[in-house]
Amino acid sequence: MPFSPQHFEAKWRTAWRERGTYRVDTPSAGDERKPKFYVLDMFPYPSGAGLHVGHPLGYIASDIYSRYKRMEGFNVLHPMGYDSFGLPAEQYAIQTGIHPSESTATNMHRYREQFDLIGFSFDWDRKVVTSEPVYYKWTQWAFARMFDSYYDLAEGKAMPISDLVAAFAKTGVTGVHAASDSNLQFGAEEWREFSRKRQSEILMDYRIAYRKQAYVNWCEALGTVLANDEIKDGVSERGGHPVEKRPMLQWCLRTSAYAQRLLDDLEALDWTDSLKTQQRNWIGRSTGAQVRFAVEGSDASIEVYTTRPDTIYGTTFMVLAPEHPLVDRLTIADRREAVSAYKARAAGRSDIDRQSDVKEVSGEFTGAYALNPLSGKRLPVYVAEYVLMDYGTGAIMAVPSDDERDERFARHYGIEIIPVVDRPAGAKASDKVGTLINSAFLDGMPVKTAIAAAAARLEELGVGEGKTNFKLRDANFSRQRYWGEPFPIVYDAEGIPERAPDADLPVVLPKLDDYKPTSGGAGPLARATDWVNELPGYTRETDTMPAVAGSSWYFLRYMDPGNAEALASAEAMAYWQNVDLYVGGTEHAVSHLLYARFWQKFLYDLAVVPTKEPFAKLINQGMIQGVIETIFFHKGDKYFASADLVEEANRDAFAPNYVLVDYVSDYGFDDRASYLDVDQIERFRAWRPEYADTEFRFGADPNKFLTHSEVGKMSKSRYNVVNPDDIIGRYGADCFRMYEMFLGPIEQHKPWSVNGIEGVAKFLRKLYSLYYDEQDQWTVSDVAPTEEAMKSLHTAIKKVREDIERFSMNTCVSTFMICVNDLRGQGCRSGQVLEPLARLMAPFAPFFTEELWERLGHTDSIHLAQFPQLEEQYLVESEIEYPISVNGKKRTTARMPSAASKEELEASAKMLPELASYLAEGEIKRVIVVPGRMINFVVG
RNA sequence: GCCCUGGUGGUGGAACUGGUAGACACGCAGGACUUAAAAUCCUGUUCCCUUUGCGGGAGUACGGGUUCGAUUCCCGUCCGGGGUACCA
Repeated sequence: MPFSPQHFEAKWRTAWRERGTYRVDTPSAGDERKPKFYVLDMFPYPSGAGLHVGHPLGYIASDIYSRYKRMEGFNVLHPMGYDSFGLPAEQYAIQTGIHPSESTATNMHRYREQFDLIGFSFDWDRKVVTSEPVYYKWTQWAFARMFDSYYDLAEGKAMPISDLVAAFAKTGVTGVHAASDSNLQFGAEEWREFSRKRQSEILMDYRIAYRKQAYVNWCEALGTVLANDEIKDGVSERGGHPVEKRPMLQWCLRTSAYAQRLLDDLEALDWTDSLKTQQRNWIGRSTGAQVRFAVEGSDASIEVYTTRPDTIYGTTFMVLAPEHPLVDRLTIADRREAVSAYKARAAGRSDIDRQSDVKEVSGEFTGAYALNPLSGKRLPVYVAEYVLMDYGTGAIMAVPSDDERDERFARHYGIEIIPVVDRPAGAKASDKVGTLINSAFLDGMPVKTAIAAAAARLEELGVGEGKTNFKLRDANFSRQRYWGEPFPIVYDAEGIPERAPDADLPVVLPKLDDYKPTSGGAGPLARATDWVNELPGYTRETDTMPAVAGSSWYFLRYMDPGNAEALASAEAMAYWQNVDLYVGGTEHAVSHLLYARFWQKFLYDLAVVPTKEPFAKLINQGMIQGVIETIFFHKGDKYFASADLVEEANRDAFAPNYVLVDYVSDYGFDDRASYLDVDQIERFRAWRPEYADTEFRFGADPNKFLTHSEVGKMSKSRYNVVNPDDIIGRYGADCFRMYEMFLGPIEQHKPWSVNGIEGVAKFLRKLYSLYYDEQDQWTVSDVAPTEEAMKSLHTAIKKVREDIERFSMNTCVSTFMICVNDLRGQGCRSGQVLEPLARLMAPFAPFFTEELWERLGHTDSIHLAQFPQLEEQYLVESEIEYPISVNGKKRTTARMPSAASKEELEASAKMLPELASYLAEGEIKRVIVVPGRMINFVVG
């Protein structure tokens, strides 16, 4: 009884492509419109390792959902593309000399083959590739708009920078409410007299896309800027060279201007609470007060931000960030040397270094004293790394009694600690509970009252005001790399940046032969001198945009991917609106989603897009993890040791080596240990010839060389990537799809294993046998279905529909198994049952159901068929066996009509003969009936 | 440290808003078919006691609580996974 997917899968792959089965049209405005539904997957970076079994988890689930919605009568947009700019392709190019566009094309081709193998219903005519000029033209276009805009705080949206220029010329800074880093004051007259260069510099403080000095991780030895994840333990991952922080001119996006809107609009989204919380924490809104502390013997004052103005009487010292502009001015002659040395040390340390010794206390006294504006107390001013320049004002009032870091610092330097809040035992300072003490007029107030009272008093005295702060910082948008979007920016002879005219877009990335960074910090593009000097009198920007640029708006391009006049037509956007369902991994929970939301809001301000939020509903899929197998290499004596010979005490002598997972056998008992036998060791040696003569020392078991196993991310470097291809080759795509769904809830992280795939394969063979007999003869007939068969079918329809709606694909598979088992048991051959069954399963097993559909005599695709409708009459059971319990203890059961109302059930329950014997136990106080479930009598 | 998650048989997991815990599947054991094997089919499979059959008890990481009734809600503890990093 052969059921062989190979016989029909290839046929349908070709047919779907030739017929354009999955093409989706945007109806024109006048036409009859089906309701739209937009299902989006996070598009992949086309890596050299190909698609692994983890990718399709979310893709299959969303494909099922799309097919279901389509069958329910929606016009479903379900596109796919590639996020093809990025570092790996560039590094690969440096190693091999193969141009990133070539390796990317190869990889995309491979991905496409794999996608097709699985049978996704993507409309490939809408493919989007972020590294293609036709696409990144619009990435550049949006950037140019950001360059041309400022954020108006009064209007609460982005406005043309020309409006700001006009306002400056008319009234100067006065009356302008714009998001800015600057607090420069000037009048209209002054503005007009500023040089062009000066004006350009000032506008930079207002533009939404702007350039500023920002600190980057600079690696002198590699001559390049490194991303955080390219640095390990303070040195570069490649080569182990030292990394330092260095200020460089970088393009940035003023995402901080949108902080409040990004926070507020979260409310209405259908996302999980945990995801919303993560976004909220990232945006990090806090309310507090900005307070000025006068400096003794100076006209300078130190401005600090605090969320706890109530604790101001507990302030015993002040701290400035090392980069704070007042440091040099305030430091007295005696302390100058020490403070300079400290500043230099801080500047030479990377972010990573600073982070790695969080617990270490360091700082220097400047010799200056500030004065508490309320108590007049003298406060020594320190400089210390634990205060960050780019949060708040870069200075703090230190209250060691109510802040852990301040306390650590105070204890280390022997500074006084004054308790100002009497807290209940066990409460932390951050709980904001307790009563104020030692705080003059605040004494006796609860913390929350005191915060308001203190803030009010500071405001009265003119030394402070309420202030809201956000953790969200502006996005650094420059990379000194090759494989990214060039900026649509040119510099004139004076070095004044201008945006390239729209007619010049796209600014096409020039071909290079050498992708290595240049010395001196400029990106590889600086080598393309012809390109840089292409426009007479101008030079081009040589930085490129980061990978997030292209992925921040790709969902819009799918709506109208071929449009040469706009990023998408207004008509297409008016119809498709925004993404109804977005499916993707948690690892993008913060940055990608935040950038995309920002981009959308900016375009909304420009009236380019019709909605404020890009993704109405979001489902996070869990990671499929791989097993990571490690063996230990003794660094001194050059041998491999069985894992049981490696203990904590001697562990440092060994270097871990990853082993190809296929080479390893399971130990059986202990999931933390697997082993290699003698043959497997030989295979390992053949795979890694450099170890051909290396000794393998066995431990307790002379036949089993133990490895260390753990569960973790699948990656090429750990040799644990499992490709779907061979599984599909063996079991077929339908089986692969259903098995991935059957594994468990898609939100859950889980290690990949093929345990149990046989169960799904067996199920598909059973399904086949409903339609074909043992001689592979078609057996579906038009005999009338039995009542029983209709019940089995409709029970399944009800459950599957509900479960797809709540994205519980794993239970759908179980439902199919039960239904098919029932129908087989009943010997059902009726087309009236088997035809809807095929439609029911079509989203899950598109290949086989398409085959059945054709065999059932249909000429169109099952993809376009209707999802089976539920006929309620088949669900009704005449009687149901109810468990009867007394005070929650189960006593007996009784058959009761299932269709009855709750009241009727209660009434008939009271007449049950089974109950009589229990009545003696006491009076019936209450009868609780859960229709279809149970009846409980409360006696007592 | 903080934030977010999760903890159910030998295994993956079910149980939708509190209502017969362990669906479905894997694995395992026994049986049928077969010269044999594979495939297929049937039966059993949470644990403990009892057993010829019945029956009884415990049980959803642990300890409490609310409720007629808790895997589900609340409080505390322990353990795993992910994220984050001195945010005043």
